Amino acid sequence: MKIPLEFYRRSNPVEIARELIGKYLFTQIDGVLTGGRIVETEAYAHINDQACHSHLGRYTARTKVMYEPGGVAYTYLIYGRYVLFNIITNEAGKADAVLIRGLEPTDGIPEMLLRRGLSTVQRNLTAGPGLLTQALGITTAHYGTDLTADLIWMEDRSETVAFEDIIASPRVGIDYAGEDVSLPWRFRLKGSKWVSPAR
DNA sequence: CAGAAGATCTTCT
DNA sequence: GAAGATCTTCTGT
Repeated sequence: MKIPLEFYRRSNPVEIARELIGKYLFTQIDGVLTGGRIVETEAYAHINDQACHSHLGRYTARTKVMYEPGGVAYTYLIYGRYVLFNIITNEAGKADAVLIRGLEPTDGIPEMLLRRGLSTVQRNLTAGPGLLTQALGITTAHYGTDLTADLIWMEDRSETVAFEDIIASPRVGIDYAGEDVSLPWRFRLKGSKWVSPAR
């Protein structure tokens, strides 16, 4: 079933990031269903986290949507080439987020191959935050999309993931974040080949 | 297989 | 004007 708003509006993004491992992310864009199982996430918190775009209450055109109540999409362009997809969590004004970094493709694989310009299913189809958005057709136009509607949403398919099968480690690409680089807020499904290659 | 470098453009200072 | 929650390609071993 589709994940309800209450799931996103809880106060601890780290817990939400961990619980999203094993859940499913889908898009239905141009009438085509694509999606897969989430195998890698990262948490970003509005307090005590220098890596978070909303750190210290920073409020700009880009971060504006982070201050909405949990359950909407935060998409943005990184390095001039890739779109990253986050879900906003917590209540209004508490700008937390979870970045989706890795997906095991399950639905709409032919369409995902087309969007990625690949002819065979391989790891770089959806293993990586900038790749899975391409495969799912997510763009910066989806900034603020309601995650309980029928364009982009997540599902709980009652697949339990054992706690010990989820690896926690430091987040990627945030060297600017001072001591917060070492927070173990990246979560990966143990043994999955669909986690991002980044260390 | 590892490491380096290049691509490319929005956002914030 | 600089840097960035990335990925691909190219080089050398």
